[in-house]
Amino acid sequence: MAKHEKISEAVVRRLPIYLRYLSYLQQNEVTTVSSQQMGKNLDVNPAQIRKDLATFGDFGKKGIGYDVNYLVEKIRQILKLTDEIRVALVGAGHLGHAISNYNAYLKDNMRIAAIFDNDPGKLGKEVAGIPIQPLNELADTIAQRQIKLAIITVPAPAAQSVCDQLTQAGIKGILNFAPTTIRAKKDVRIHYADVTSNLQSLAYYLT
Amino acid sequence: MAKHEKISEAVVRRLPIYLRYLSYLQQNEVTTVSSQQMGKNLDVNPAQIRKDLATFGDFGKKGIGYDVNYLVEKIRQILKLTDEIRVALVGAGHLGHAISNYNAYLKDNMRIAAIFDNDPGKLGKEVAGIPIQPLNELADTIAQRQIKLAIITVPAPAAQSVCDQLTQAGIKGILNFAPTTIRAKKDVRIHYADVTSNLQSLAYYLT
DNA sequence: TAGATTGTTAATCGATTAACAATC
DNA sequence: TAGATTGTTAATCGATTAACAATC
Repeated sequence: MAKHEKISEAVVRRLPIYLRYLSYLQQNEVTTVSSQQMGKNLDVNPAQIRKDLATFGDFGKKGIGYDVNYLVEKIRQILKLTDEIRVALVGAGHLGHAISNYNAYLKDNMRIAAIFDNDPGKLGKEVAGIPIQPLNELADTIAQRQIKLAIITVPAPAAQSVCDQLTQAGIKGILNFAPTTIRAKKDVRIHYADVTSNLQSLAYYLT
Repeated sequence: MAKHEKISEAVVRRLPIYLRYLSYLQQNEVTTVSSQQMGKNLDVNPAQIRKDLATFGDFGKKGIGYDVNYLVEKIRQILKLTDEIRVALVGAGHLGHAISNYNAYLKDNMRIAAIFDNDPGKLGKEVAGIPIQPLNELADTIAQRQIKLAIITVPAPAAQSVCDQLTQAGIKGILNFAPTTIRAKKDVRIHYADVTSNLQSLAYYLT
């Protein structure tokens, strides 16, 4: 039975990792998997995996393990990946282009549904079949197309303003590639993926 | 005085964030900053910031705060950003191209010094002024150019093999954009930055 | 039944925050 | 001196891991 404790961010970050491995097993027609096997493949403690999953329900069978198809379905439900989730991308520079072309990868019901950029030279052009729109169309488009998440790939100085416009338009989750901290109301989730800080913290561990 | 406890990963991940804000203050010719001011701007608890910094030494002055220039220098030392750090990029697809063009951004003594890809159609071509080399030159090039870190932007099925070749060549830190878990010896640090899992965990928080 | 593996409790470990003496 | 702010200790909070009864 699903419990209603508050779920830790660490658990939510691991679920997509589990899902990815389980999808891989599905493709290979594996029907059952144990926490031990998952842990070995994903470098996660098996007790951790069992505990994570038990947070949401009794998905396994004692002595047997987890049914792969069933677990995939359950995790997709938990992550709300059952209906298509539409994503806006703001910033059609090199990185924006690259991520737009990821649409093929973003199976599992995620889709980049709109691209915004204020560069007049880019307006009207298309990236991966999606037209580039000016930012003044952001609010309307997000409402019309029921876009729920956004990716920011604008330069750092523009990121906070874009963030403000996105949250104004009702976006509740942002993946920020701009190398700057951005702030929003507490009910807006912000994940960071910028290359620079990632590399800099890696540097700490050298020699 | 620098203490020799073991430093938690959380601290190391925050240092680049502090550094970024401090650089911003430098540009604005601010000479002194308090943990309170930093905390307010970065959404981090001021006690956290003081504790993080105190791990490495007594950098502040009671009643005054931190000298911006001095703190920048100290954090750069801690993160080993004093000498140029060379980075290899493996996978010259759209994302690889985008990141290569980040070289301008990666000031602070980071530089992409080599690009590898096995697509025969790409060999010999250049990205952002850097020639694309075949993977069989990876080990030699990494040794010659004293490359210390690597970014993986190859498709998921190739990522583990690339990781193996990189660690074989002595790389100790990897930033992985491929949507798959990769494994390496414990002395190799792997950071993940793939778009899919980031977006999927954001989806959890919707509605 | 014997072996395997879950779900869960208890123990451990680690990270964050509050509070305050020291001191600029 | 009065006000501000650090560095650090103690308290709190949260996350991970070990262990094992339940049970397939």
